[in-house]
Amino acid sequence: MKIPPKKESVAAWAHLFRVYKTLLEQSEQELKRADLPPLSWYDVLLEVHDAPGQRIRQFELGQKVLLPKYNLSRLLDRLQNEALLNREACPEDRRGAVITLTPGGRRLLKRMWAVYGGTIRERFEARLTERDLVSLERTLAKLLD
Amino acid sequence: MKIPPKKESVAAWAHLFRVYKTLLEQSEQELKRADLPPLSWYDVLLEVHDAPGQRIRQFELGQKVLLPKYNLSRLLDRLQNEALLNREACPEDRRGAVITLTPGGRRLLKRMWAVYGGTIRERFEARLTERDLVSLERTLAKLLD
DNA sequence: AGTCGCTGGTTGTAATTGCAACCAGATTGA
DNA sequence: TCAATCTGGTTGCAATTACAACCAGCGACT
Repeated sequence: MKIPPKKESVAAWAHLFRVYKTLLEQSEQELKRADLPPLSWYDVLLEVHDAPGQRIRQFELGQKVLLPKYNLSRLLDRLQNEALLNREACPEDRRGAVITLTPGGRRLLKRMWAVYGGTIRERFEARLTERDLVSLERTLAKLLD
Repeated sequence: MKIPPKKESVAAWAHLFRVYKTLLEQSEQELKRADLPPLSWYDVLLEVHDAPGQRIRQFELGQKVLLPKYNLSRLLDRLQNEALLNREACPEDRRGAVITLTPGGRRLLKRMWAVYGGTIRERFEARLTERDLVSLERTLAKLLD
């Protein structure tokens, strides 16, 4: 390599990965303990819920949740099988699909938030000061463009 | 939920996940473009390399790389198949395995770092100031205990 | 209209991950 | 010493993810 990264960069990077993994694992674990589905289900339910009119094109959803399309396609299959969402044909683009929530989907979203939100509070918020939160946010934002 | 987390916590948490995912994906992608194996291979090679005497018990390795044992077991199978590392019997504990690198493993480690280090520099270090790095590090450390 | 390239979405199949059960060796403790 | 329990590691099998190929509809250009 021409120019290797500085020691502190590598350390921060490694910490970032480590924090992510442990936080994710704790979240998944607490969801499972409550007999709830994995976090990815929550992500898509939430994204649909927050979309204007609670409707969203599948490819937009894919961008939001950062999942490749082939992956999202099957994830939606599973959610649909559990009657948590619908796929409607899109009138403007006959290739496309529009995703909407079912009442069951909305209910599950709430139930998952009860657990997931708790994890965020205890494992994340509780360990940081206001200042930490703000500066963390600002720094992370820089990394997203 | 009794007490929901604050808005800023949720936002920071979401950003953390997002940053992780994009960073990881970019890293994997650049490795693949260079015809190199996935990041997880690098992680274990590095951890073995950095261990005292370049030898490490399998279960310790598992803790370092944050992988469940059944997962690590098969990952090591793959690396061993490529002659990147050895599993020796552990003299002190006859159940245990000790992992060491082969010359090929050390070579691959280097080749992967050439690519991976570059990604860290360009996608991470380059976007942050010294100050950012330090405060990020400090904040993330709080989240790990 | 007719062709060409691009985009949204699905699917077959292989690779990886997750779970639970298992085995063998260590440790504890009566 | 012997059982009971725990720990390090592997394995069978199911679920998920990755890759590549595909299909149909859109847009642009002729």
